[in-house]
Amino acid sequence: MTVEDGTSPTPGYCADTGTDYDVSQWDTREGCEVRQILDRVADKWSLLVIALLERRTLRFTELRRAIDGVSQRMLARTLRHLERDGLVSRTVYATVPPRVDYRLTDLGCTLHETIKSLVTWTEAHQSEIATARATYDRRTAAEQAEAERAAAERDAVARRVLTELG
Amino acid sequence: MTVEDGTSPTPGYCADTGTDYDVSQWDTREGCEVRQILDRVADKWSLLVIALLERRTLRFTELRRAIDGVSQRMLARTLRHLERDGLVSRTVYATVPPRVDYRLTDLGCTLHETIKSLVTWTEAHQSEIATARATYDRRTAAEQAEAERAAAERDAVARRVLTELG
DNA sequence: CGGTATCCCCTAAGATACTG
DNA sequence: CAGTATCTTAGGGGATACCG
Repeated sequence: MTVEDGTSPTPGYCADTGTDYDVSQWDTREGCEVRQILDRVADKWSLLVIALLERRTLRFTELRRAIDGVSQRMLARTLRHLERDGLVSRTVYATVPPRVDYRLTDLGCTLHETIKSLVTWTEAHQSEIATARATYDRRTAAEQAEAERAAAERDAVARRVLTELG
Repeated sequence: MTVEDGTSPTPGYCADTGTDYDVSQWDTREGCEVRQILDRVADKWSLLVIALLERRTLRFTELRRAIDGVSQRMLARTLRHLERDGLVSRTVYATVPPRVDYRLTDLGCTLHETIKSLVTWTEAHQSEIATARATYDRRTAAEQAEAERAAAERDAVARRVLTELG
């Protein structure tokens, strides 16, 4: 079967740290639900698939064309994962040529709603983020320039000393 | 400088598909804000760091010990990214031994609030997900068993034919 | 059409060692 | 203590070929 799976059946203990606040919810280890869902949500193509499917039911090839850049393999994998988690349902019609429809389940819809709040947050704060990045980049660039200047100076001093000695 | 960076300055066009609903918001390409934030939120350690820092300011080593499994390199990288995005602030005290404090910015706090809704969603639906997975796994296991049985049968028929012919 | 199976590459992340 | 630099490895993901 060559298990190349996303949610491997690791031992998965999650309740370990005896702190008052449940940080274990954020644990990176497999077996932690939040982590699993987050990984599913965050992987390269899932979001696009979910966003597209909320609008209407789509066939495999329709998704493939809509997404632009996704390989057949990755789209299939993504859909299998979403299906396994109950977020997307798969309907096969025994016609010829075969036809397979994908649609968001109710669960998938509620997840999409939740994700949207993250989108909303991003939209609301993207200018702040952009500013922060610009500031950070400017500062680090300045620091690097200064470091190089200092290094050059040390070098010059070293050369001068050697010349005087030689 | 050996740019091993998360948010590379790719050309990054985002507004392309002329559809009514802004699916481009979900695009996987760099330059898409939602994607960038999601990547930041979703990567292996960021969430843990954010969750821990909301409780109180922490030093590098405190984070390192608290997280368990993070390498020094990855923690440093994660913190640099979060700092660049303005989610975490870094304070260096010119003492000896050196001391560096990390704390969540206001922006970081609001993000944490937003992320919590995803945690809430997960908590609310994790039993549904577990059920979906169990159902899926049972079904696929059954399908595989059936496929193997059918293959064995075909094999037996083939052998019998060969025997009768020989 | 709607997929699997196979190969392969490249990068992200871990391990290790060194520095201010 | 709080990092950076360097090397190495695992696996995510693309390309290709084939199957029902």
